[in-house]
Amino acid sequence: MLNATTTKGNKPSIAQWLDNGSAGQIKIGHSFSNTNDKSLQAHEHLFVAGDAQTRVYQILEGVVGFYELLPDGRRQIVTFCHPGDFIGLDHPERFSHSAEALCAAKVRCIPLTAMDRLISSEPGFGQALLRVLSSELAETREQLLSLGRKSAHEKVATFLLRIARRNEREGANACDLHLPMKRSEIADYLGLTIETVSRNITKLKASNCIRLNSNSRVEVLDMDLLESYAEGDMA
Amino acid sequence: MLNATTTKGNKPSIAQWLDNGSAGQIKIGHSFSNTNDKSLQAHEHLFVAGDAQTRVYQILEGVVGFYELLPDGRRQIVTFCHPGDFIGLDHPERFSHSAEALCAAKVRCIPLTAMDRLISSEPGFGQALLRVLSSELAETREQLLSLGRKSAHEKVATFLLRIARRNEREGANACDLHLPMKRSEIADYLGLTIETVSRNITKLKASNCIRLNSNSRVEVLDMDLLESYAEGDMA
DNA sequence: ATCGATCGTTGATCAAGGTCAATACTGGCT
DNA sequence: AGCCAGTATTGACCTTGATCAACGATCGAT
Repeated sequence: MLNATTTKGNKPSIAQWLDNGSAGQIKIGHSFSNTNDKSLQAHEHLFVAGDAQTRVYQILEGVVGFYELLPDGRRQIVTFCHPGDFIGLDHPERFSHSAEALCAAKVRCIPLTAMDRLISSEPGFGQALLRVLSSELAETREQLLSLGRKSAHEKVATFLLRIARRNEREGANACDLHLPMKRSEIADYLGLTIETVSRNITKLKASNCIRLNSNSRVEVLDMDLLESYAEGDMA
Repeated sequence: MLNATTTKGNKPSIAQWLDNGSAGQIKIGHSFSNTNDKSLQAHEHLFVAGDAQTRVYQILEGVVGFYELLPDGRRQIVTFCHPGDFIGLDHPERFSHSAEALCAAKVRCIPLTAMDRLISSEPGFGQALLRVLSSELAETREQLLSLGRKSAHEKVATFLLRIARRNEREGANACDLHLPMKRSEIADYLGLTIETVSRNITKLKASNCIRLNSNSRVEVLDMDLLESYAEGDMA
């Protein structure tokens, strides 16, 4: 029940409730009279810190970066949201984070009132939300380990490995990684600088662990090596 | 609904469901026939990474550290759990983290089956869980900013400030901080070494921001200063 | 009160990663 | 094709925090 299986689980998933289009097992279509989709261009903000939170968002296409700023401009990207992921399940009243599309994206905007209604009327919906939240929490805690205790080299390896794992989950080729974000965004996600990210990607290339087919297209040549780097087994 | 207000909220809280003793508004007493409490001595483990997860735990007394290890022994403490907090809401099947009492502690052990039953039978229970989880997620994301982008000095200030805020929430004196954990545990929470933690506590003393009444008893002399340190406004 | 163990502080040095700066690559444009 | 702006890489140097080591403080047990 509290298992963190995502969208493709065996239990009815959130997507099924939210998907207006589907002939969903549970008929809640008209509950979403005021749900609407929004298209974002690359670098367009979905919202910024300080905005009142009146909606929850679900990514339909593209990738959205969710980040927090310090007064002097230092940025921590908290998560990269991919299709199916939610933004805004964790917040009280006002956003302290901002959300910006990394590339052209489409999101579904769900008013909080609609969420509340679904939670009350459809028991399975709340349960699906619980699964999504526990899974996000577990993922965020993994990232804590990365940020707090891993070296730059390990962080970069861990980052690539996570993308490979996501590919696997999605049924895509685990070795062909597409990085929709630029180096500065990877850096702000890993708590590093652009230069350090770049240097460590170069190191991974030099050890024949990966190859760059383009700046945003990484091919994993030795997944076992990548895994051992990610866990700090070697330099 | 998704608001992250904790235990003392205006809505019925989880504690009210779980509290056998209370004359709870909702009678679910016998659902907890197989719930039992467990006492832990200082440094005793509640569970270790690899254990199958069959229960969720709620802290009743004391403080429990929840941490993850790298193969070479580096440790990241993910959260310090205080009375009322839950452990195990985020996990699939097997723990990848360990939980250790920092001081004598008492926890309530709730079988997953009991959780499932409550979620299905008491709509408000699932909603309370949603609030707890969103609040934990928000807190963990704050910690990401700290680990990824703050200096050692800022991290220590942020840490103390958080304890002050918790005191406030609990109705205790915000300026009188009790640190139930040792320096090494603070270090492993903040991604620093014992020495760096110590040096920065000394710095805070030197700037008349805090005073140490004992090693585990900090008095905040200038809360505004502490806040500005925490956000990196100055050195 | 004394001892010993654990914990915390302080100092000297070192290295990982940050900063600054120059160069090279990339892709969209006419 | 060639240009330009944005992005990535590489190198030289510096800073923060880690490491290594010594010293102090604290607390419980005898």
